[in-house]
Amino acid sequence: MSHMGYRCLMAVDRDHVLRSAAALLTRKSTATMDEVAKAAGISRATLHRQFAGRDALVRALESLGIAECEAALDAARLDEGTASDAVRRLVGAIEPAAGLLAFLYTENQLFEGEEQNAGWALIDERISAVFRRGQLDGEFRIDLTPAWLTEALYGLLASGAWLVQSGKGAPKDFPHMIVELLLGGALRREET
Amino acid sequence: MSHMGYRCLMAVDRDHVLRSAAALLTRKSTATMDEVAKAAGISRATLHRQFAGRDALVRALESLGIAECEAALDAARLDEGTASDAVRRLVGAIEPAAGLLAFLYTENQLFEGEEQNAGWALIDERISAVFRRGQLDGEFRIDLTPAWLTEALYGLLASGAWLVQSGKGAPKDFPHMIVELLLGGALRREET
DNA sequence: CCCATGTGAGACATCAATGTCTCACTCTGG
DNA sequence: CCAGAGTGAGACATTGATGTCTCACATGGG
Repeated sequence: MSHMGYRCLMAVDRDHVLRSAAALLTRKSTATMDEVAKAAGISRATLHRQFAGRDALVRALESLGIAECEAALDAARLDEGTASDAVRRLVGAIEPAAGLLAFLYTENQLFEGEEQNAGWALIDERISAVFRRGQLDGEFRIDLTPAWLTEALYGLLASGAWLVQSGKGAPKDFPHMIVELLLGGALRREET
Repeated sequence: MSHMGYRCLMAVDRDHVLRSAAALLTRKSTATMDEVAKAAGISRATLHRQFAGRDALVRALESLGIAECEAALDAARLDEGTASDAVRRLVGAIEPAAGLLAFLYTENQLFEGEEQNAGWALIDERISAVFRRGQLDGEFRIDLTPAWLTEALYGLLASGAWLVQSGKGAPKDFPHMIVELLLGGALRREET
């Protein structure tokens, strides 16, 4: 019976499958279940045993993305120090998940009707909060809404991930590019 | 024979079909040919007579997007005045096409291997040029590459389009949100 | 050693979208 | 009025992905 916990044998490392799928779908969002299975080094049958179908897989990826976002939010300690530094820490912490985020970001565009995972609302709120704090502290300008800044952060993360993906940008510049543009914009600062 | 030009009769307004398709695919990028046809108010048969298949339709939309981008670039007169003003004019001019651009932007992510329309390279170059000019004029900072600023502009246009789409932002704020973030960033400016 | 569990490989039915075709209808121009 | 072009509706085959199933194999535990 082995009620001593599930993984009596290999259990094929569900986490590894998820990460492989994320890496593949980041590059080719229309990849087949067959391709996903091959990318993970398992057969389609086994993939199907773990995730009832493509929907289940995407939902699992969504949960993974949410978990990574929340981990990044925790690690960034958004309520400490200046809002700028908090945003810098956030982008640095969320960078490894940017590819997955980009996939989920575009994927969610066609979920319009259906209710989407409530986890995103919490994440949106936590990110919006740091921008709002920056505004209250007089650090950020007030003519750009926190909602827009949050959405823009998502967009820039996706753009950055794709730029790196296509080889037109270096991964090491990733956080700097995004943070500097998001916070400082393209204009030169006389001060500083 | 009517060799006096094509549209002897109705010709069903190919342009109208394209715009309907653009509007629909912007919201639901996986829409069926059937849905596209219904959205345009024509039958699937007629849609098929005009565009050999889904590929042909997407290519036509790509051409439309390129044409609108080029029109916007022309209208923005990027080589006149300050680079900042040029970018402002560009965003204002390109805004009506933002939804279509967002669709094509994500669509092109999965064309990775295949050669993509060379028109985009020209557009990339023209946009990059205005950022480069801003840098040479000492107006823009030089630690953000023109390639990244261009990519970021695309990303922000898509984010803005989706924000408006989801009702979380007002269409009238669209150009302001994007331009101000792209140029000035989130930080308050002591100067100005 | 042998059994049980989990796996890979592949056959198979299903389903949705696509592409093609036919046919009847409706216009417009002559 | 009539001929022809264009359209809508629908039937049909095709294709590709999906989901389900069976069976043989291997690997680890008792």
